[in-house]
Amino acid sequence: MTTVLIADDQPLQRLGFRMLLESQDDLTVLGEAANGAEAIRMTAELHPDVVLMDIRMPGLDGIEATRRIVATGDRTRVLILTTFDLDEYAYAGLRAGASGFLVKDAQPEELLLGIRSVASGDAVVAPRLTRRLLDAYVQHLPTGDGTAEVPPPGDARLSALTEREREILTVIGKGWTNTEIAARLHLAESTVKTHVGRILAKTGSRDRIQAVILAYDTKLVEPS
Amino acid sequence: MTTVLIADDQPLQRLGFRMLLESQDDLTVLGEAANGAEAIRMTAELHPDVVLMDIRMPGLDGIEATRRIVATGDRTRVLILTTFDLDEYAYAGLRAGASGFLVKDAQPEELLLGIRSVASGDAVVAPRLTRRLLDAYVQHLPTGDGTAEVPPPGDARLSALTEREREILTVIGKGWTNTEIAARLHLAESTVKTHVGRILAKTGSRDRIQAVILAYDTKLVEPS
DNA sequence: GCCACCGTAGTACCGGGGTACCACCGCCCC
DNA sequence: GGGGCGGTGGTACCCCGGTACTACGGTGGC
Repeated sequence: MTTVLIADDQPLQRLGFRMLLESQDDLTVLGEAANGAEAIRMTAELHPDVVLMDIRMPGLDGIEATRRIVATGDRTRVLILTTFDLDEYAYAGLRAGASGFLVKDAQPEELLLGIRSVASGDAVVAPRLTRRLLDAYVQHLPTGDGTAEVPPPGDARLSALTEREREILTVIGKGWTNTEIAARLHLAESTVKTHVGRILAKTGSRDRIQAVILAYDTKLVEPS
Repeated sequence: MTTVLIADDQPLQRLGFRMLLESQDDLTVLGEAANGAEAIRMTAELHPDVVLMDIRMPGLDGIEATRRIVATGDRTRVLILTTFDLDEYAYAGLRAGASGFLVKDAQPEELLLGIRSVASGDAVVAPRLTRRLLDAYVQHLPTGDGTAEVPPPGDARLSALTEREREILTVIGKGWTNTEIAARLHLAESTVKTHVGRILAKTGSRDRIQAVILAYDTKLVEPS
């Protein structure tokens, strides 16, 4: 019997998942969480085999909730679901330690299959995302030794950034162009581009605009 | 007995709706449509009392489907649902002749209430949207008392913008690309570019990144 | 009736942003 | 000493964003 916790801020979405899951003999829904904080609390209490995690939730989002659940070292696996098929979420989600990543418009059978796969220790990625993920990650693969080191405490989605990268992100958030950053920080523009590229990859931002928004949302940059 | 047609491209979402609706004695689900064209065809055939219409669907979207269904003069009412609480959808949807507009993260009770209200000829708008709709439309109303002109909301830097331009700036602030804006607001990309260009000129922003920052600074967009 | 403004749409063009890939150096730490 | 990582720098390439026009229907005001 596989136990599941549903974490989604939309009651109707939860209802749909619950109905689907409870129609299966081998699946049990242990509970429902409406935000990331609840998901963490209920996971610690109920120890589900799988957490069905929505990304966009009020307060603590699904990425950070995933990161913290995985960090406990518990057996619980996280299967991330989102309405968007944007790969930036996949990057961040998988980096946070999720065991899978599916899009919500998947066929019910896909979802059920995904849950069972994840529960048994495997990982699943929506076929639509697989190609892009491979392309993006193939160069980073040699470092994948599996010893997931716990990210430094403090910020949420910024934890993977180095000190320098956080500096760069700050000025990106102020609206500086690559040329301006290079000039004012006494760097070559190619260096700036390298930094920016890594920042986008690590934070799962599609472009510098998403990075600006991230800088504001994380209060790395304050409104003036 | 109230008959309902569900139009949504996501199977799981449809399942959630169907389960909820069929748990009610006075509601019957006549069928499910996965896109706008199907919704129109099935409505013409089945004459449901209410169409539960998702906005974002492949091919013919919910707005246009609503427009055509309403244009038939049939008794069928359209209740629009979306995952977004963005008012631009409300504008378009209500202009297209929808009888209601709810967000998907509504409580099930809200949805049921909305369906019954719409079926009985009333109209419903999610409370969260009502204020903004009023704010946006009050200036289009015949200025009854002739007193205070409604001042443009927020910062002085936004005062030169038209209503539409403020809408566009809002979604720019959310990080949407021109392509996404065009798709989600049902515009040509060239139109979006025209709008964006005028916004940048009027606000004195050198690029959309400055515009994003402006949107945050003026609280046109709030950090999430 | 005319004009200004708004929203829509198009074409053509250029430059910066982002990606892919590679390389070197100076740390620090097994 | 070897290896990983962070910071720096380079080249080549493509695409989106932004600019500069033009255009046309609708609406409201004078």
